[in-house]
Amino acid sequence: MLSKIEAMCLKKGIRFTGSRKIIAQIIIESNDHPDVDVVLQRANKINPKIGIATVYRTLKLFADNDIIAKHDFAGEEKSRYEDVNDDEHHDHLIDIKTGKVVEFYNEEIEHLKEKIAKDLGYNLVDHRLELYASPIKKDD
Amino acid sequence: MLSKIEAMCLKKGIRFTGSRKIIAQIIIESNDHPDVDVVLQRANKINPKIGIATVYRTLKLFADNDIIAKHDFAGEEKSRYEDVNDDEHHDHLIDIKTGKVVEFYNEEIEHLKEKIAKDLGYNLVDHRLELYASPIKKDD
DNA sequence: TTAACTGCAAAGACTTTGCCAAGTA
DNA sequence: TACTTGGCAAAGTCTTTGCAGTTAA
Repeated sequence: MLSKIEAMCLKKGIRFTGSRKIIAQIIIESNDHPDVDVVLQRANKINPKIGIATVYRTLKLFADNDIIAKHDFAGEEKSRYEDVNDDEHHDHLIDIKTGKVVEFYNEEIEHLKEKIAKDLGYNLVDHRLELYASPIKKDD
Repeated sequence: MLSKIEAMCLKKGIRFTGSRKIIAQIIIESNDHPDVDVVLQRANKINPKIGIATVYRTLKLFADNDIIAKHDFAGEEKSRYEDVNDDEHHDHLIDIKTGKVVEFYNEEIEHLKEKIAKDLGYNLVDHRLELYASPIKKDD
C-alpha cells in the first residue's frame, strides 16, 4: 500500500528515493514532533549514510508540499516536524519543562479566529496557536 | 519624567546609557513592531555611532527583563520587537501581503486558552496566538 | 540512459561574544 | 576611579547550496 507521502510524490513527479522513503516513514511513525537532528538519528539507524543535508532538503520538500508541518516553537532554536492529515487540524500545547507537545482541538477557538479576522477586515489564511504550560503537580 | 523602560532599568540596577535611552525611546514610539535593522536605522538617525551589536544586546537585555516583547512571526527570518504594558495583553494578526501587524484582544479566547490548558492538566504559563490573513478587498 | 538526488563541505543569515577603548555612577 | 558598556569583527547556530558522484524511472 502506498503511503500518503509516496502517493503525493508520485502525483507531483517527485522521485520517491530510499532516503525519502525512510524519512517519510519516520515522520509518519513519530508522534513526538522531532527536530532535524532527531530525524537524522532515526534515519541513520536504518541507513547510516544519510546525511543532515538530505534530511533538511527532504523535510523542506515535504513541508513545501504541505505533506508535513514545520513548527518553530518559542524558545526552541530548531524547527520540529510532524505528519499532517488534510482533514484534521489541531493546535499545540508545549510542556515548558520537558518540551513534550500535546495536540488539541477546540471548535470555539476555531470559530473565534475566523470571526476576529473578519471583524478586523481580513480573510484568515493561516494561524498559529500555541500554549506554553507546566504540568499541574499532584501529590497523590 | 522617567520612561517606563528607564524606571525598569533603575529598578533592576541596569545602567540607562545613551544608547539604551535611544533604543528604548524608539521601541516606545514605534508601533510597527520593527526588527533589529529598522531599530538600528532609527537609532542611527539620532546617533550614527550605535552599532548593530549594541542594538541586538540592548533588545535582548530589555526582552530578557520583560520590558519589551520579542516576536518571531512565521515566514519572517528576523525577530520583531514591541513595547509591552504589563497590564495589557494582546495577540497579533499579521497581514501576509504587507507584514503589517494588527493587535487585538479577545476575552473569550483568553478564557478558552486557560481552560484548555487546565483540562489537559497544565497550568498556562504563556501562549502565542497569531492570525495570518489577507485584507478583504472592497471595490468601492 | 539521463535528469534528479545525495553527501560533503562550504556558504548564508541571523544572533551572540571577545576584546579593548570609552562612558557611567 | 572602578566597573559596566559599546563598537568592531570574529565566532556560533541553524539551514541552504554548489559540486561531483550515484540512483531512480
